Amino acid sequence: MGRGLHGRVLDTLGPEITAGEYPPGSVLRTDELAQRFDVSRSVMREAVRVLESMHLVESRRRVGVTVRPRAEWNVYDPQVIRWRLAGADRAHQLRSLTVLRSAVEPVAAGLAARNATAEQCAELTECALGMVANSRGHRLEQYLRHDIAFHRVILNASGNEMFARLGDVVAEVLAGRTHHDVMFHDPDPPAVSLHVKVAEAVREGDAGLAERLTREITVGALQELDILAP
Amino acid sequence: MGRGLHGRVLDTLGPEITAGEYPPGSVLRTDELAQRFDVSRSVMREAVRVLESMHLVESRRRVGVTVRPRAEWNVYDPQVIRWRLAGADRAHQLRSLTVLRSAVEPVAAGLAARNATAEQCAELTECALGMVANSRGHRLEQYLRHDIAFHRVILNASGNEMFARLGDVVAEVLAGRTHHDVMFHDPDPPAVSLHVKVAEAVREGDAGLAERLTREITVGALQELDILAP
DNA sequence: GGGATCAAAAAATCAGACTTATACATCACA
DNA sequence: TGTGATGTATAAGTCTGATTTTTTGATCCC
Repeated sequence: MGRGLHGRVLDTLGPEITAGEYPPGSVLRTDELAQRFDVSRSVMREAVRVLESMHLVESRRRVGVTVRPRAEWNVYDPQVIRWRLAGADRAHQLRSLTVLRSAVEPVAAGLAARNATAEQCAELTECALGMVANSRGHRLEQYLRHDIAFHRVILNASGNEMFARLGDVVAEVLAGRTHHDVMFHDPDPPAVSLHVKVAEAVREGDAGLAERLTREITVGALQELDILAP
Repeated sequence: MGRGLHGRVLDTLGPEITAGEYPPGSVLRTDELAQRFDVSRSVMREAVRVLESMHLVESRRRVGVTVRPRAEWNVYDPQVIRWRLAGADRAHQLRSLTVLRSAVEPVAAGLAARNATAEQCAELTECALGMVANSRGHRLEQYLRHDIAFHRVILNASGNEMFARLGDVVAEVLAGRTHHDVMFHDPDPPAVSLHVKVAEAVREGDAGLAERLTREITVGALQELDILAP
């Protein structure tokens, strides 16, 4: 997404760094980078500032722009997540995020059962039915769209802003799963019906049930990636 | 933390925006801001780029720098979290983060029971003992230091990078709790002993127990803030 | 060898000119 | 009167070159 020249620079420099092409401690010089991307120093500096705010690099006088160790990266930054999902450690990233989902979504579902509005309950049911309708006959794209919408509604209905902001992340994970490794064939019927049951539980306001059912869903997601169920 | 002039600008502009002083849709002009902070336009532009990467503002030609609605902010950015914790909606932020903790930490503890190294187990025990030793006699600061270290070790030992990066967030929450509203007096003895038991469970490799015990801890944290236990 | 001094390097800052996209108003035409 | 093309002012975007500041590493002196 070229939001200007500096954005264009980030589109190639960001993925390079997150892919580990420059090992931690590597030093880049702004002048050289500006030459390489054929932009002015000011544009290059803005790009570096953004990378710095993501804790991907650190800029110090007399030294240059040094790449930070991955342990310090802002791994929750949606941009960083996208870069990593597009790069070499896609698999590793998907696993991390799936574990995060397994922790967050059940709790979010429980909260949704308490806080969801009537409108959100209706949306949820609609999504679940859409999943059922597209669960057979290799209609993966339509199924995915409803699946993403379902989980997004849950996270939003939880009423917790931190959960709500994970909607995009979950969407990326679900899309990644469908488009890549797993899911060559139709989704498991039990998984589909779990979603319907979650929608019901939320509608009924049964927080405990909604949480347990969602936990079953996320355990399934973990098992798909051969991660031991906790 | 003045990492240069643009950092100095952010130190006042960031909190202002996250505090809601400029309602969503407000337009700022870079030239005016540059004048106000008495910096050059280049410095001001760098600051705006950082705010933009946090999704706090959006910069568009012929319009200016418009403040985005809070629902779009990168609320996981540690900088944004610090700004919000320092500002008006500190209480609201603490609640959101505590709910997030209640979802993440039990799962992290379960994983820690499977993945913790011997060294991490030792650290954990040390922290728990430190908490016990400082749980009486109004030694709140020493207690806090061990408490923070304890939860940080758990998150790191989980082996999940997304969990590990929440260490700073949890530290902020614990510190906020101690220094502000709650915790005028010594911590509850049951809460302290729960930490000791978690350390034991992790050492023994009992994932289920570690998870349940940690859930008890986080439920306590929720109740302190009058949040219904899920 | 250890501390003070100095010089080079790279980022940081500033100032000013120029470019570009676009929101908004204006106008012509149906 | 409504609608679409045209024009214009505006604020961000970009580039360039000069200048300042900080910091590293070397050099020198004791």
